[in-house]
Order: sequence, then structure tokens, then C-alpha cells
Amino acid sequence: MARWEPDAPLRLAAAALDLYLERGYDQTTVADIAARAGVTERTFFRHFADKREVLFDATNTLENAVVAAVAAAPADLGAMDVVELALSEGPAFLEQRHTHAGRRAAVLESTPALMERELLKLHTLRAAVARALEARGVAPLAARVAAEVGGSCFTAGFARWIEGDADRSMADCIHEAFADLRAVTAS
Amino acid sequence: MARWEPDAPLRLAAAALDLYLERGYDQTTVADIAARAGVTERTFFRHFADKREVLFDATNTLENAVVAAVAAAPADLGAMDVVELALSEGPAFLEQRHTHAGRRAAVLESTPALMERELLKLHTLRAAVARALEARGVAPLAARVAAEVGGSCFTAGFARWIEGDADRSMADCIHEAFADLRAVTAS
DNA sequence: GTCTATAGTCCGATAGAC
DNA sequence: GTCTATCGGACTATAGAC
Repeated sequence: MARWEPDAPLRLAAAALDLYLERGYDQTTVADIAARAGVTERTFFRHFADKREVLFDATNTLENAVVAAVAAAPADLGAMDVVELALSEGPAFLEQRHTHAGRRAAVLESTPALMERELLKLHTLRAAVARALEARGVAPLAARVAAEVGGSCFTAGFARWIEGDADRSMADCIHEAFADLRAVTAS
Repeated sequence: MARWEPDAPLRLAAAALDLYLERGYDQTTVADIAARAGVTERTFFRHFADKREVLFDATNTLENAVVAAVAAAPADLGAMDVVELALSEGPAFLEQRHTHAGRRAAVLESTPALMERELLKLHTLRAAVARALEARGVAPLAARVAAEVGGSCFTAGFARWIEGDADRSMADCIHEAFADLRAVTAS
């Protein structure tokens, strides 16, 4: 018999999301989260830097996956196509988590403090994509533009995926956002 | 003789920027800022919601100015041209504050907590621009794309203005960023 | 695991301006 | 009298230090 229940970070993240939804972010204390997960307050801060970061484990994984996908894209693709491919295929591991993503998005939307963190993560994601493009030989300015615009399409497509029903794939929704952009900018 | 020195918010904002530069954001307490401005801690929190907000007074003014400029733009301009005009002419009041803007940007860049807030403000600015465009009759999707892309150009142009010497106008730098975008997306 | 500093809130009191 | 800006102190929670 183990001395502790395993997967404390997982239980903490689940407890935090539940509580943020039930009673709101501000009305939830770290002590509440720790108690529901069956650990002490101190344990929470050992796994997560602060009360916000507990909702962003997948976001950090996402960045690595997308950067890897940029590097692995076929050599003959243009910068914008590389970005579209990386941002639609890279985060494939999220496809299984439609319900979770929706619950998480609901909390973010109603909590400016969490939205701030989300925007910072997306900002560093764009910067990482720009660097990965430059590593492929894309000119710095073009890399930055592609990363910025691609990031916006990712956000828009992801939002559409969450709002829709579970049977539409995230990759489809993101491709659709890129297609919308092309249609609008063509005119 | 008044009971207090006037302009407590101005003195607080100046003291905060100075201290954040001198010893860093984390190493500065609200009590430090209040003491340097000659008021109490309590007064700080009446004027600013939190320790970050003290650097964002101008940002809030900016949003109003840009939204007004969108509404006031000539009726025959396309969405993207309206955005370029509003984001280059709207914030004219910042032209006088090149030095201040540079000092502020230096603090933001080295302080993630402040960068988070900055990104949130830019996010709400984009959303406000999109709404203002829709009010002009621009289709929702096109309005959102124009606001997103325009926001990126504004950020890029503003950064260029800060890095350059004081004699280049902010409006010029922002127009240049829009021109860069057109050049890149044309190919 | 305990202790402590700091952020941020709430209540009330005070004093000048209008 | 009303409005507004200040100050004082007590209080909770976050987050980091020891």
C-alpha cells in the first residue's frame, strides 16, 4: 500500500477546475483545492507555481508539440502552410479532451486573472513558433507575421471546436479558421 | 493650502515606474511606492486596483481614443485601412511620451506579471476595435480579422518606435509595420 | 511543515470643497 | 448638508522563506 495516493498533480488540477466552476476562481482558496485533492496546501505549491498555473499543464505540453511539428514539416512547404499544419496536427493529443476543454474555457472566459495567463502562454507559443520557423530558414519578419497570424487562427479555430459538438475534430475547426483568413484577406 | 498635495495618482504612477526600474517589480512593495509618493498604502489601492494597474492608465485612454478614431474614419475606407488609420492617429497623445514609453517597456519586458496585464489590455483593445468596425457595418468575421492583424501591426510598430530615436514619429513606425505586413502577405 | 511578508479588502473616521 | 479624497487599523489569502 502506497504512503500517498498517486498522481497528486492530476487530482489537484481536477479539483481546481471543479471548484473554479462551482464557486468561481476568486471564491476558491488554494486550501480548498488541496483539501479536495487530499493533500496539503504546501503540496499544491510544490507542483504549481501559483493558483493560476494549475490550469495550464496541457498548454505547456502544447507548445512543445507545436514546435516539434514545425520542425518536422515537409521542407517544401511555405511558412504559412507549415504553421497551419503544425497548429492543426501538433495538438492532436487534445482531441480526446473536448469536454475538459469546454469546461476550462468557461472558467477562463469569466475570470480575467486566468485570461491574462492564457494570453501570456499564447504569446510565448507564437514566439516559439516564430523561432522554429527561423530555424527552418524563414526570414525573421515573415516568420513573425506567420506566427502571429497563425496564432490568431489557432485561437479562433479552437474556440469554434469548443463551441461545436464533440464529433467535429479540432483539426478541422482550425483548418476552417485558416480558410476564413485566406478568404477575408483575398478581398 | 490644500490638505494634501494634488495629483496623488500621477505621483503614484511616477514613483512606481521609478521603483520598478530601480530595484525590480518583485522587490518593490506597494508600501514603498506609497511612501515615495507621500501617501499611504490605502490611497494607492483606491486609485489603482492592484500593483500592476498603476502602469496602465495610458492604456485605458488609448482604447477610448482608438475606438473613437475608428468611428470617425471616412466612410469610404476599407476595414483594414480604417484600422491602420485609427491605430496610427488615435494614439497621437503618446507621441510626447517617447522616453516614458521606453522606460515602461523596459520594465514590462523583464516582468512576466506585467506582460500578462499588457497582453490582456491589448486583447480587450482588439475586441473593442472589432466591435467598432462592426458598428460601421463591417461583417463580423472580417472585423475580427482586421482587428487581430491590426493589433499585431500596432504592437510591432510601437516597439520599433520605442527602440528608435525620438525624432521618428510613432505614427510613421506603425504605418511601416502595416506596410511590412502587406509586403509579406503579398508573396 | 511552520513561519512570515506582502497583496488586497472592508470598515469607519476625518477634513476640506462645493 | 453632500461629495470626495485622505488616513488608520484589522483582516484573509497568496506565496515564498526557513
